[in-house]
Amino acid sequence: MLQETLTDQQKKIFQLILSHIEQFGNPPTIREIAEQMKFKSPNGVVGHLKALERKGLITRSSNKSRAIQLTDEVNEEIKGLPLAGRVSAGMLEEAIEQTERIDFGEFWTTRGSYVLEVEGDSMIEAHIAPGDYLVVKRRRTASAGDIVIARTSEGDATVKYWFPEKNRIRLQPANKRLKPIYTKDAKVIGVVTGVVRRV
Amino acid sequence: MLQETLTDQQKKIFQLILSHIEQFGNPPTIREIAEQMKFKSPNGVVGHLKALERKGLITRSSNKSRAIQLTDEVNEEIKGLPLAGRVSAGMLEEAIEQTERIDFGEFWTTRGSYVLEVEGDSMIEAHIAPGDYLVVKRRRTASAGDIVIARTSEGDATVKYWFPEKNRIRLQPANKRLKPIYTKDAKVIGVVTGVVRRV
DNA sequence: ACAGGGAGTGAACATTTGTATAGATTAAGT
DNA sequence: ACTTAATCTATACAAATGTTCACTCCCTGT
Repeated sequence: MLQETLTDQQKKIFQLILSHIEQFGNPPTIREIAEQMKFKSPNGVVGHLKALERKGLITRSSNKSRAIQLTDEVNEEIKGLPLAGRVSAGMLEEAIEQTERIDFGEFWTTRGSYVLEVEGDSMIEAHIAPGDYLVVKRRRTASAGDIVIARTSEGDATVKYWFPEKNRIRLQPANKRLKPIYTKDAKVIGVVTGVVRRV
Repeated sequence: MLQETLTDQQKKIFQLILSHIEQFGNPPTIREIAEQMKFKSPNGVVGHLKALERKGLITRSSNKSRAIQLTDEVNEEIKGLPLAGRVSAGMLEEAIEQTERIDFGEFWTTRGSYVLEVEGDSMIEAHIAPGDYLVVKRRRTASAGDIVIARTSEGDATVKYWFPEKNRIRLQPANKRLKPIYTKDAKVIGVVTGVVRRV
């Protein structure tokens, strides 16, 4: 953890910076920090900022106002939710604070990805249910067994497993009640990289 | 779309602001905008900022440096991935550019939420599979039928449906092969608000 | 007892930044 | 031709902000 080596005051100031950014969309000025810390001189802050910079949490540009930048490392840590562990394991919530974090940022930062809402239950046995959101990466090709968004010759787009065979392509649903579609000219539009469900 | 009513210059300046925030983590100053726009006077920018504010894209605080804030509406639009439509529907990818966006931001901005990785298939019929991530909101109470993280008297934490009955609580798995757990002192630790799967 | 580092005050200074006023230019509408 | 709005220059001023120097205080280790 990056914050491990910080003194109490440094931690406090660092948290101040984070919360100011979250609240106002820009970093605080030195004097604003001083005020919140109840310092009576802006210089009280300077030393701490230098320490934070030396310890790799922030970077600064001289003579620029509100120019405290978080380093990439910090941004990584802030993103995402704390990953508390496995559900069926015993430990919980006590340990949540200082654990690892998991970043779903890729789901919505990745350029060239988009989201589709699932209709129907043709992939239900792959646990993709109606109303789920699929995160789809734009692709023209796929590997056997990938879950793809494919367009058939009729022009319909569907989610299916992608299985190329000798002279044809098998679009396999994950639903016993449905039969696979065999076709020669199905095109891959995208590959499913994630499933998101709001409960 | 919010940007619809903007003049070309206003659009350009607005994009400048967005990219500055992305690049430096803080909004630009009026003079920085002027420089980028090759204006020779900061005042050239002021009118445009007023227009952007009037049109609801930004807000400003007087006498504060770098105090251009994006409005909530704008932040909504920026976050998230473009929502292209339903999978089994026909339309696709041509229309992706200017469509609605879906925001999963709540999943990782919400304070007091955390993530658990699913182990075991006790909720498999609710399409919660091993390896899935559950987004859990810290709660002490739940409504009947909620999917909760509960701690039983033995101290184990499990995901189950939550069904309070007369003198006991039924913790119901979503798996025919498993029987419900009846208990009097199970405690709700959190309520599942989302499911995320990396495919 | 002494040195050193972290922490903070106080005061001054230089730069950056927001703001205001006055006017020029252009395009579009009437 | 006249008005209006949008756009930009030029200049000046005031406030906010970053920076620096000198000094005090407190704790810790030697």
